[in-house]
Amino acid sequence: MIAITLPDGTVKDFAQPLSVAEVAAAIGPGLARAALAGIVNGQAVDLTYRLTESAQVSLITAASESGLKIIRHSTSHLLAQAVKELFPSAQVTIGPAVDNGFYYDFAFERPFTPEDLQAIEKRMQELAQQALPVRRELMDRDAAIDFFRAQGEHFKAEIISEIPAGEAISLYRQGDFIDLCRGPHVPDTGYLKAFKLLSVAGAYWRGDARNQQLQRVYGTAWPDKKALDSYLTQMEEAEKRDHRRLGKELDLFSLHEEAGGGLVFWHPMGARVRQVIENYWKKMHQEAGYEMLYTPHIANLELWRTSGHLDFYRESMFGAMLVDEQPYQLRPMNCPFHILIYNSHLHSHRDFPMRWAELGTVYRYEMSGVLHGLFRVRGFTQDDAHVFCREDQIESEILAILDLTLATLKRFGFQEFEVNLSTRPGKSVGSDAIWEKATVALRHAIMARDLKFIEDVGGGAFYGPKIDVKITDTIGRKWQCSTIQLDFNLPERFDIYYIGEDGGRKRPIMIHRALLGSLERFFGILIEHYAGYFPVWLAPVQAVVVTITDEQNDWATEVRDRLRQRGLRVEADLRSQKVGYKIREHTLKKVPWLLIVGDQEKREGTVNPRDCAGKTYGAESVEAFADRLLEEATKH
RNA sequence: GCCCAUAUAGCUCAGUCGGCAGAGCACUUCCUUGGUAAGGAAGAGGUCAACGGUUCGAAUCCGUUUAUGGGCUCCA
Repeated sequence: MIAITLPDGTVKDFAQPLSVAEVAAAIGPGLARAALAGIVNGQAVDLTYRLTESAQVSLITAASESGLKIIRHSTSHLLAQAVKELFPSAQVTIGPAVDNGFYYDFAFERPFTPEDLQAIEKRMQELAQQALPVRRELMDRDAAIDFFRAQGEHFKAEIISEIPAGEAISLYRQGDFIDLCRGPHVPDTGYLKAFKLLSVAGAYWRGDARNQQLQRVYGTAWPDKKALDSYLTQMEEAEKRDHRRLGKELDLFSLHEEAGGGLVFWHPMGARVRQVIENYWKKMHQEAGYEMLYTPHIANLELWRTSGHLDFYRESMFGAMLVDEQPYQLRPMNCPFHILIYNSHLHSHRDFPMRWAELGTVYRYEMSGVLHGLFRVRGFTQDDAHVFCREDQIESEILAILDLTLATLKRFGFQEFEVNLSTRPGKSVGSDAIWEKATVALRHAIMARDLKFIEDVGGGAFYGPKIDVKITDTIGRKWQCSTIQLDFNLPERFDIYYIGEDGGRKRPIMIHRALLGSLERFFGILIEHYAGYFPVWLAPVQAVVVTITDEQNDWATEVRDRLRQRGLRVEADLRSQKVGYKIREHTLKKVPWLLIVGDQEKREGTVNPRDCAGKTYGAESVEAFADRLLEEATKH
């Protein structure tokens, strides 16, 4: 008797051994059709897996994350099968399921072209229609190595040779194609109904740039055509909010080949948003007890030798330039400069905490291939600050920084936070006691604010522990902007100190922190978060006064000026175009409010507001509208 | 940096086999004075990314450079 326990606790008894598929059939015909694989005593297995004794069994369908993963993984095998049929000399390597799809890396003598991808996808569809059974086979490890070697599949042979000798290796066969795989897989290729190859890219064998370069074919796969289509539409939606596209459409910023990669030019409309961000940031910092600093963008290389950047940060720095025969370095960070200010006079224990902030522009050498819009650039402005304090102030300072961080991020429309706490790595500077104290302070602060956090044990920098805060945007993507890091290294290197109560020299604690990270990158995130529809307080143009005929030009100008006097960013569109034309244009520019003025409004001294979605509210006085807009700009 | 792709008017993009450089939008001027997402006409606008090569002839073919895009972590 075999007793099968199902996830809901019910037990079914069977007289003789049976397959997982038969268990599914015994539960119901719907499940039998939907089942892709099973889980037996916690182990994922194929539907053909034979149960010879009592077990806990559950079934995997496409509705679950693991079911999707199986479909994607099986589709990657289908891809490999099609490639081997069309290009027999290609060697297969690995092909896992990834978020939203799968990839497979091949070694092939020439690059795959887009036409090749089309041909491969077509062949995949044919193979899927044939509903080829996917069968699992076991082979002895050494036999498997010989088997793949004989087929010229050296990468596979290499993978297997790392599996301990004597272990049985599982292979999956569909048609003439055999691949080394742990499984499980769908029962036959007919289960693969909705997939699409997306791109081909270079990737290194085992992700190591010193190894052979392979060709990675990316694809996406879903349980049915509907899900595939909805994914593809979602991709298009994400593309519509791409900050590079919106940056152009809304005339916010540009990058120039003439200037070089990764260098950002802020246009007037982008600069307006940046100014709002900066003004808000400065106000928040002044209220939180920070002083503002301004420091140079370049300094004698010797300073970077002292700070240690020349050793541990060299590959991210631009090459030095000669000035009066002395090497000078463009700054990749602001911290050494703040330390020079610290060291410009003697400090007492009574001076602390000292909180120094700077919107500091830095330059970092990023490899040409990683540059990406505003997200990865070579010159950017950090919203940097350094807090110098005594050991007994660490905990309260960290908490204050965390609160400032959360308040700031919330103001920009981010509500969900995830925190990473990175602790002491193997190789590090500083005493055990101070690492312990700092790490506890960070942990206490996170817990005091009741934040979800993940502890990355040993993941800290060599100079101190840190917490990173991640935000989630409107479409669910996570971004890490904020970081709070203790630094036990720089104070040592620059020999910074203060005079303690006892008259002796003491080393202060230094905390680096950035809330938005880089203004460029944060701006890019904001553009995508709001899909270009900035809330009123950030919008570069908050309202446009639109005339119906040029009879209202004087009134429109007066309205604009009165609103500007209230501190609002307002333009007047006096062009002799039809209202519909002007409305369309400003709507496409995503201006939050349009104020239509015709003869009636002029006569009555009113404006007729229309929001970005096309809703109208009826005429109201200029002052009433200004009050409403100002209120909208202050709340969030 | 490496692999693949791309680069044509301000923007989005056509351009066949190597044979006179194109469209729509935007821009300028004129007409139009109109009530909530595109009124009409005319005009101007180009070193086809840069440099080199092949050719009688290159936007088109080849090479180099630059920039842009997709990747280069997700354990058979």
